Amino acid sequence: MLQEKASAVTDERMSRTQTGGETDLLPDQSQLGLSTTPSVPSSSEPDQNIEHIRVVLHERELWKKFHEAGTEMIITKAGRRMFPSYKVKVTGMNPKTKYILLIDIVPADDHRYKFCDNKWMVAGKAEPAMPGRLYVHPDSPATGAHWMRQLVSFQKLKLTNNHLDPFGHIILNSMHKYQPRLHIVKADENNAFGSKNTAYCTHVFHETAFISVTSYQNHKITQLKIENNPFAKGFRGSEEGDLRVSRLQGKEYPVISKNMVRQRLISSHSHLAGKLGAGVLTGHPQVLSSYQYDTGVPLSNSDSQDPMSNHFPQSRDPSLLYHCFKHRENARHLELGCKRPYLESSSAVSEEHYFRSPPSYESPLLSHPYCTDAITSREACMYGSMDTESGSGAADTDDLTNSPSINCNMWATMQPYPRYSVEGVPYQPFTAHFTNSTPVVPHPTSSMVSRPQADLGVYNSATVQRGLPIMPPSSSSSSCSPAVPGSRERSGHPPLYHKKPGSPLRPHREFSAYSAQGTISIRDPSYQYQVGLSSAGSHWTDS
DNA sequence: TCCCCTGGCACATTTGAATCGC
DNA sequence: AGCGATTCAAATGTGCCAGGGG
Repeated sequence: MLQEKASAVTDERMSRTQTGGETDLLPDQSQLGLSTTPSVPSSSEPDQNIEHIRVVLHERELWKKFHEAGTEMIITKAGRRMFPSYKVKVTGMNPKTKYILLIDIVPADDHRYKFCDNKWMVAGKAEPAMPGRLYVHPDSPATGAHWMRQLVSFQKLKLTNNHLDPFGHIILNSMHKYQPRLHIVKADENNAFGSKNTAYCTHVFHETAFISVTSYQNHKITQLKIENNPFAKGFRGSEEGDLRVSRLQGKEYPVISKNMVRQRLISSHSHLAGKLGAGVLTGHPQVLSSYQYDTGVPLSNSDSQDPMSNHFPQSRDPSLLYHCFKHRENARHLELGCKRPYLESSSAVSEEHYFRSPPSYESPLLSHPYCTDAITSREACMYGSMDTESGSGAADTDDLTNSPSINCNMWATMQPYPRYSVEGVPYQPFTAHFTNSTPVVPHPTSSMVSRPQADLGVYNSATVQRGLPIMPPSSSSSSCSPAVPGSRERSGHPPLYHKKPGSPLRPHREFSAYSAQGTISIRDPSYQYQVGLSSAGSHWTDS
């Protein structure tokens, strides 16, 4: 019954999508850079393969506004949310199949930037990449019906510049360019992933690329943030033309708003009044986990050669790079290690879910999987105990309590774009257009094999690569690889995530923890994964 | 000196507990 | 007792700014 309900919701949405009934959220694919349905050989589930999944970036127009101005994201020691927040609408999932949705943020290139003369300029070589971390959507794992029912929001994802961040936030370097990527992982027949049938897709929207900063550099971005972020309402001018002026820019025609005057008066007063009631960082204890990808190897393939402009170039017709990834019998296994949290908060723990690789860079494929425990969450739990498992994997929307185990074994490293040696080249807006003339193909690694460009399919300006775990985002894209050679778990290596059968449905999730026995425990409803990536030795190369 | 980062501030929103009425 | 609506305070998320450090 519930299953029928879930299907009905899904069908309705998909129907409306097709008819353009939700143009606000689901504009035409060709305009949104939606992933198309790549002609990836399907295996056993026609119309249900992961490569058929379509993802639409929510509020894409807003993203485009930021993108055209040069999106900046504040990073702080305590962690800062992204704005616009990363929200997507997903269609094409099998309503009964369970998926895990997660995000990672990878370097867009290997440059460090500076904001000079109201423009972003390349200021040198990028600093070594931070430990890569994954943000797993709190609802994960959940059925396709669940994901398709409503927007999938990653608004609670936080960015930090604290290299020792204990909260599991995604660690970034300031003044560097990054590209968020969405990954959809499908649980296999064993309600885990990492086995031969496991697959995942990577969706990249180039308009979500950004430069991380500790304070806004471009006043246009500041204005956009203030105008669109409800939390920044306090900085909005009350009348027209009340443009706030940043000390960093707008020097030509400074306009001091009432708010600014007030702010300065208050600030002066507060400084004179002493430090009464100094706030204490109430950092949200969060689950800690991350994965590490190859350090120092940027992912992006930005058009650094293009002259730098104050704005990002007009967004091109976004094309989705669709990259799916499915394990095969003889595929070498990509490990998604999980481990226990190295920091467990006592009481309040956020619902953030991050993956993290083992601290060691050596042979992540062989690294010891480990996971972290979740603790609490204010977010409504949409599925319960992981202990439950009938083995069928079928679940309706309300069957979310049948949380599938998450096998981390299969995750692939996020490979950076080919390097650029563009010292002093003006910053290139996030065009990230992926063209056939400049294909970017991951270098074959110990766990993967690159394919010749001829093997690539093209969908609506999107370059589809198959057999590649992750595609560098050069445009709004989606990549799907039906299989990853060598992704199969090694013999004798149990799936990192196993679902215990027979658990009763509960309002809160409780996952069995991966331990020496190969299980992980993810408790209500926040939990964390630590993920090891098979990043060792893998590189992007030009084909 | 310049650039970048940090910490504290005020303001707005969000969240959850407490209260009330039906 | 149970449920829903309302209220309120705390928590949280913002950008701004002065100051500090390299």
